[in-house]
Amino acid sequence: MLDKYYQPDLVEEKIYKQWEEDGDFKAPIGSKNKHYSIVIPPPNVTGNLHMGHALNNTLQDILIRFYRMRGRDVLWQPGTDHAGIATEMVVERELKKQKIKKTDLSREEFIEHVWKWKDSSGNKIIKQLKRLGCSCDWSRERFTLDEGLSQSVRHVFVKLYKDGLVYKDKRLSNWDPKLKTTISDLEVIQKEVTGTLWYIDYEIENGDGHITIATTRPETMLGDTAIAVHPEDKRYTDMVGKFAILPIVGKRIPIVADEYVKIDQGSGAVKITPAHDFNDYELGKRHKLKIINIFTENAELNENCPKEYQGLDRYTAREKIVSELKEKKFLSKEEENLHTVPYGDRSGEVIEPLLTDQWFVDAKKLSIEAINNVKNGNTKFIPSNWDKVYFEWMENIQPWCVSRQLIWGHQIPAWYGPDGNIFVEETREEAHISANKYYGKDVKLVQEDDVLDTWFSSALWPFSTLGWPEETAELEKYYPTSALVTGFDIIFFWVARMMMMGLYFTKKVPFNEVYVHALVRDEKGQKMSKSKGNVIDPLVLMDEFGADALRMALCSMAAQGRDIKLSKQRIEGYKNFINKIWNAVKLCELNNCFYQEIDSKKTKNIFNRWILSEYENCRSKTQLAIENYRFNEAANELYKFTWNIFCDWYLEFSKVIYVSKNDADIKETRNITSYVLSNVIIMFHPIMPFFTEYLWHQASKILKNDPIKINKSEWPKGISVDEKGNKKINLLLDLISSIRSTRSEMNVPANAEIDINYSSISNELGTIFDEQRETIQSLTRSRSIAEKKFSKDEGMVQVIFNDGLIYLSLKGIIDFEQEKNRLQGSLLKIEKEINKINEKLDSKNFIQNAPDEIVDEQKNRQKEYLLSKEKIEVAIKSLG
RNA sequence: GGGCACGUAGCUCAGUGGUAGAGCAUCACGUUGACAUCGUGGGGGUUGUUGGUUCGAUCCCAACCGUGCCCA
Repeated sequence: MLDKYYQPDLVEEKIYKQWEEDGDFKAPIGSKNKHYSIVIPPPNVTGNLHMGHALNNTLQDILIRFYRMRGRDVLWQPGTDHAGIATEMVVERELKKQKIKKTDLSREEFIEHVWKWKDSSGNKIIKQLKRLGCSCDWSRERFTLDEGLSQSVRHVFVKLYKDGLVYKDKRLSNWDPKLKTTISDLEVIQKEVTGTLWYIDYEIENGDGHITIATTRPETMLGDTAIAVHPEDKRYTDMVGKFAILPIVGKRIPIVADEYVKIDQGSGAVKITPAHDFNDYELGKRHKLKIINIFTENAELNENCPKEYQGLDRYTAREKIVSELKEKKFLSKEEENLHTVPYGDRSGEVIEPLLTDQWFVDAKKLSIEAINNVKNGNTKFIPSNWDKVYFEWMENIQPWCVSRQLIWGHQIPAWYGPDGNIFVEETREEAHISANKYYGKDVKLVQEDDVLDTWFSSALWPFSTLGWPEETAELEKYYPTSALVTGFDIIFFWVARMMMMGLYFTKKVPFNEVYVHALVRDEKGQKMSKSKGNVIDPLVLMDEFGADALRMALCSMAAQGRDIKLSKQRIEGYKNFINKIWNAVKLCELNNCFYQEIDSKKTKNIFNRWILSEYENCRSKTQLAIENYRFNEAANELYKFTWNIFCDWYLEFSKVIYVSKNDADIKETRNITSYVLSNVIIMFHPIMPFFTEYLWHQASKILKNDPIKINKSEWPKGISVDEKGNKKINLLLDLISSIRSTRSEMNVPANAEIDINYSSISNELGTIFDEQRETIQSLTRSRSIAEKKFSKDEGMVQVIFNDGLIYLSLKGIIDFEQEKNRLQGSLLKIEKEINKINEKLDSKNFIQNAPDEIVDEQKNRQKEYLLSKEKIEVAIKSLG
């Protein structure tokens, strides 16, 4: 006998442990079955499971478990990425507690500390994924800094370099002065900020008056090398070609014309600082301007600035410049101004465009195939509108800066000779061989200090985790992977880069489908963030409601193209649903529904035939929904069938059968009940793995009585069903609902027993009254059903029902006034419908143009409503 | 500025060229041997606004209003 409740906290951990111990998630590499593979978007090794992960991995696990049950040879490849910046920050913070400064350590010492940290406190998220139930093949877990993966990173870098797709260049890049490294465009967050727009007068050489420029960053004027105006700006036509004198510094700078300048913004004239602004840099190139860098790596002013400014930070320098300009009367105006300022995603610091030596990947060239292979459908986005976002970004792709001034990561495999010549090779030894060839003798080589962007290694993830560049059996079998499941915010980070690298190195797309799911927001629709304090922790939810309830909630809300607003209530609802299933199984236990294989074609009882057809309908819809990534539909089909059909109706019907004397029916009902329940629970397994596995064993006799764990069970196959009796059942459902409704509207107490009378009924309804007397009585709580004409004295009230005149005897309960009101209310509703239909049928256009079946349908509806109307009118009259 | 979503019951969201649904909330009745984590029933809608296409629009199209996001 099952316990009173299902208690997830007592069972989830044990079940997961058993799965793992039994190696249930291991990819059966040797099998001949068709493959299904997913590589996990590698979570950050410093990370903690948040709602986004919970959704992302629940959906992946549903697919994985589903295809496993469908007999595919499944691999879910897990692992984590080393997250250069994030990990360094975490470890630095830890070291600080021990009073150790990063700068006091050698590279090797620091790396040792990081590994120590990783082994003791990293990888928390892996445990949390297990808590969620993820059925990854953990025996294959990878880390982007593993030796194998590091080797593929070196291999890729060298090959790209030798193919001319990686190069070192001095370019403007996003510099984080706090972390002292460049960061990617994608890690820069543009924020709207209210600042000041300063108007500064620059004198024109030779006393020709002055030109006023407007800027939000006056301190950068120390690096100005020009002033620019729009070529069609009449105000400045005369000045183009002349020189202005840079205030404070006293340098001459040219006034140039360029279409980039916006006439109506500020004064229409802008200062140009090529070393510290991306647009100015481009403009500078067009006009061959000098580039003067005025910042150190800490964003303090350097030796290119006047003595009294050297060593000041950006903000102090700004104040000093402004006050000096004011004092010297160069400042003509200042006004409040809304503008965007770039911030570092990790550090929160204002990013400084800075001219530095960096390594770049020629993404433009790699993007061509990446674009083509989405255009030709080799990789499909689901929903498809995301390909626009992908194309938009890919077609405007910039050189990818892959070097980072960090320690934790893949040190770039480039070595410098004494004269600065670069040798890019996979190993130091190979570098030495090249160097020897080049110099004709053995020389000392120094390796590049910089490491590679973390995304460089995760771009290889779909194939590096499978053993590439070796031609492994795994690579042969599981690549290209079947699907990548991810949020849209990661299309650029992962999808785009995996596509580029995958196509270049394997000549195949890394995945056939990319399913882009929603973002999880809080119940008010706001993005969850620590600073807003609106983060819902999935671990807390799992503690409270169990992992399955959370998974079911996420699944049922994962509709395509819409964000998820998550509330606790919704999850609680699914916890209740689990309880409902639990109790249904308990009932079946009480009724001795032991499992036996069934033959749907030989099923005799009308209820059993009906539930099989409803079940098959649910089965096929659920299957199709998962195949098409329509997770919410899958969850809802199963939910509706289980609760609203199986529990609400079928189990109630079966109670009547069990108290009957019909042994054949009883036996059949037991089998069918158990069959349907077993298969529904199997179908729930991908969404709610723990609960279903637990039930599978706790109620093994009721369910398939299969010693195999549910996670190894087969997804149910389709069955042939007979729907001939469904019309009758639907009429029965209708009848019961109508009687219940009348009871309730007449305020008959729920526990009071009533009598049902009928006269002049259709043949179909007659059969139902004959055959299903006990069922009707049981489900409407009535003690008798008899053919009897209306009698006011017996307190009869009419049930609004088309197939006949049905009355409930409510002597002593009935209030005639109330009854009249009820009937009149129904009449009003019906008349409204009739009017609507009449309007349609009266229209010649409708009759002429609408398809015949629609016209007939409306005519039938009209007939039925008129019939009801007539009956109600008679009933009202008879009340006097 | 460019682009993409979205607007349906009090709330959260499905859905469909022909009768608009669910869950939660709410109200009434109820503890009948699976389940009060429940059952039965009710109320609640000008499908954002205005036009267009159509016999017919909540659905298709356009504009507008509002909300959110991405890119610059």
